[in-house]
This record gives sequence, structure tokens and C-alpha cells, in this order.
Amino acid sequence: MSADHPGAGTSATSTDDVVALLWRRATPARRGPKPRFSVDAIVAAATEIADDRGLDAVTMQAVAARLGTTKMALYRYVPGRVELDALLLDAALGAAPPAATGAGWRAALTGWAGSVHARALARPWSVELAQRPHVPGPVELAWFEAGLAAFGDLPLTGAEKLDTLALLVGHVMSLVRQQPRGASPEGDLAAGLGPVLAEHADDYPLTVAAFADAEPGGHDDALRFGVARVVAGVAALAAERA
Amino acid sequence: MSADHPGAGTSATSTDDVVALLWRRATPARRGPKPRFSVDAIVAAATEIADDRGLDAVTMQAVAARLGTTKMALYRYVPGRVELDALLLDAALGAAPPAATGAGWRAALTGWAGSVHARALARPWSVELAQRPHVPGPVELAWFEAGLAAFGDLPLTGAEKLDTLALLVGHVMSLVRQQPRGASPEGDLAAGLGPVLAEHADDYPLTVAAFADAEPGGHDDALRFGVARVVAGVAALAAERA
DNA sequence: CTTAATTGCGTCTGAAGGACACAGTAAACA
DNA sequence: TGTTTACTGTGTCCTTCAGACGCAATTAAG
Repeated sequence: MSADHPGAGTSATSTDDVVALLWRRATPARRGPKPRFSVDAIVAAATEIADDRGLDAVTMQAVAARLGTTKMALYRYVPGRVELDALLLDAALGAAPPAATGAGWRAALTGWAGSVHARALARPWSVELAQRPHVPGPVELAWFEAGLAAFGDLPLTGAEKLDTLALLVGHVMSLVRQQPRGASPEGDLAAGLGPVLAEHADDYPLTVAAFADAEPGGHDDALRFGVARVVAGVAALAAERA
Repeated sequence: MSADHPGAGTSATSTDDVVALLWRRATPARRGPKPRFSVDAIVAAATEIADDRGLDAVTMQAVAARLGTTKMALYRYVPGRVELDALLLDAALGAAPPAATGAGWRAALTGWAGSVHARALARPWSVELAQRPHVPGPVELAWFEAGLAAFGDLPLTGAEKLDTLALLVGHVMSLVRQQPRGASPEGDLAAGLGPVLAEHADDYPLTVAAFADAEPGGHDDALRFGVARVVAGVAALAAERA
């Protein structure tokens, strides 16, 4: 059940199967009829659906409909929904992360965070996928690799570098989540928050005050501020070690 | 449909309805039979289920079964699943956040982050709820209020304080997500990551190296490191303004 | 040209959220 | 005290989704 990847076993997939799919490991030799579709075609269709109707609209039936086939035909290529999500995420992260510029670690790290932000903003639904437990794909690992490269020869341990990247990614994703999404009608945290705060202003004076001047720069300022704080914090650590 | 809260209208709830539920706004006068249950009882039952079988196990039927009734009876108290989630989250955040100690803003902010971490770790499923778009409840706002209080009289704008809190919360939640959960069998990012990295070590040299020395302190170190970096970053900003 | 592996896909099942109707109940009012 | 009437309790039905299973069609290997 773990060896034949486009095999019949539908569910209960192990990590190995997901990995095989993510790396597009080729299947040895096929005898029967030639496959009409491919994993890439399915992922592309699913991506299109997610892009214009949101992640919830990505059901097996919807993907199949877009490809002009039926739901069960897809299970020959993708074991199940979980695996499709993993593929979808790695595809959403793009082809390759931009290489770190040679202008020092601060600029490199800031630039990396900006790239992550741009990608996440372009496909907000990828954030949802990225934040649930999943097996990382080749592209996601490449992003990590690029992020680690940004540190140059700073005197940090590997764990510290990873934690710093996690910090940045966490911040970026929090921001993207709060972005008002046109598609989903409920969205927008701040919109619903306004009336609530107004009604209970007495109980949360600091919060009301803080949100009062939170308007101007908004999203982009929040990104810059957070990244700058982290970079400054790392710089402080590096300074006290040097 | 928006006025009578325990009313018959089942779905398509607006923000107002959620708010009314979260603040346990009392219903004016009841004529018919007395309600057998209460919102609190339902939330308590749902919380118990989430605690020992995970968030996915919290279905209307499961909650009803635990209360000894049927699924549809619950819809008299809670309009739908979304509203139940909101109630569940606010309940999971605990009764009241601990007050900031008077030992300076660094200690206060660090302590606040630690408290958030402790709460999130106690109920890992609350992280899932907290990170999807939702209307904040009274307890969540109280946490924000406490977090803002921790800054004391630092020369930061309200937006900057909020961004800092978001940064800390984002980090804490990332960490809790990566915590191996006993209940859900798939979990553990790092466990699945090992074999993958081993197989493609050549392509991701930095990542492999970073994970190699990431073992020792682990989770708690990551928390401390991240919070310390943010605090240092804020300190740097405050210093250059003073 | 036979054989066997492999694909395409229709049908069924189970679980989930939710709509709706109707019966039972108890407070308000005459 | 009796009647009205709003409100609760809940059984039944519908829709959507993921997935299991089986069988017919296809085509490369021998």
C-alpha cells in the first residue's frame, strides 16, 4: 500500500506517500491505459478554484468538474484530500524563492520576509494550509534554505536561526490572515471589532485607544514594524556576542 | 432574525448575533417552557470533547450526546457551528488573564507572552480557533488589554504596541502548533521532516545543518528566544527615541 | 495474440451541518 | 381559572463531502 503510488489504496496514506507525491517521484513502468491527467494538472485546477472561490471551494468534485471528469477519477492520481492540500501548498509557494542579495544580513532577512509576505498575500489561502501541521514540500524547504542563507555568518546557532525565521513567518501569516478578503463574506477582524469595542469601551480602555490610532499605515506598516523589531532583536544578540 | 437570539433562525448569523452570545446578553422575557440547558453548559460539554478527542470531534451530535439530548435541540441555544467555535475559543482562553507585574515592561511583556503560551499549550485546539478569522470575545479582549498594559509608558504608538503583541502571539501559536499532539496521529512536523531531509540533504545543506543542532532545548528555548528577540527589538526602538 | 496490470468511473455509504414542521409547555392576560 | 400564545424540544429530511468497492475498458509485455 505504500509502494504503488497511483495505486488503488485510497486512504490511510503515510508520510512516505505524501513525500513521493511532493517530489513527483516517477512510477517505474506502466502497462495499462495511459493516464488522461497528471498530478500537476490536478493541482493546477485546484489552485484555480482556490484562487477565485477560496479554499473551502476546493472539493474533489469541484476539481474534477473543472477538469471535465468525475470525482473518483482523481483518486487515481491523488490519494486523498490531505495529500491534495500538501501539493496545493507547495505549488502556492511558487517556483523558487528569490536569492538573498549580498547587501548584508539585515537587508537579506528583511527582503526574505518581504518575499514571504508577497507570496502569502498573493494566495491568502496558502496561509491556512501552511499553518496546519503538514509535511513540507521541496519548495517550502527551498524557502527555508534561502532564509537561512540570509543570515550570512552571523554568530547564531542553527536553532536560533530557525526560530528567527519562524518568528518572521508567524508574523507575516498573522498579518495576511487579518487582511480583508473580498471573497469570503465574513472576514475582516477589524470591521467586526469596531462596534464591539465601541459598546464596551469602558472595559477595554487601552485597547480602544490603541485601535484608535491604528488606522493610517495599516497593513504594510505592521509588516515593516514587526520585521524591523525582529531584525533589531537579532542584531542586539549578535552585538553582545561580538 | 437578529433580535431574538435563541430564536429559530438557524444559519446566516451576523456578527451581532455572535457578539450577543459571547457577552451572554440576556434575553428579555420568556414565556414558554424553561430551557433545559444553557449556553454555558453546551460550551462546557464541547470543551470537554475538544480536550480529550480534539477539535474535529466537536460536532453538534457529539455535544448533544454528551448532554444527553439530540443534535437539533442545541440549535435553540447556539445558532450554528461558527458561533459555537467563537464561544469555545473565548472559554478556552480562561477566565481572566493574569495582571502584569510591576517589575518593568520587559518582565511584564515576557510574562504576558509566557501566560499566553501556557494557556495555548493547555488547550492546543484553541490555537486553531484563534488563528482563523473570528469575532473576539470578552476574554480575548481582556488578554489584549493586559498585554497593552504591560508596555507601561514606553514611547510607542498604539499601533506599534498592537503589532508587538501580534508578533508575540504569532510566535507562541507557531510553537504550540509544532508541539507533537498525542491525540492526533499524523502530527509532529519534525518527525516527518527527518527522513525527508535525510533523503535530499544535498539540496538543503543549511536546513539540514540547522536542524542538526536544533534538538537540545527544543520547545521552551524557542519560546524564550523569540520573546527575548522581540523584547530586545522593542527596547532598541525605545532607546533610539529616548 | 494472449495476458495481466492499470486506468476510468459509476454506485454506495457514512458523517456532517442545517432546514423545517409540529407537538408540548408554561407564562401572561382576561 | 381558563384561554391564548410565544417559546422550547426534537424527529425527519436534504445537501454536501470524503472515501470504499467493484467492474469494464485499455494497452504494454510476453
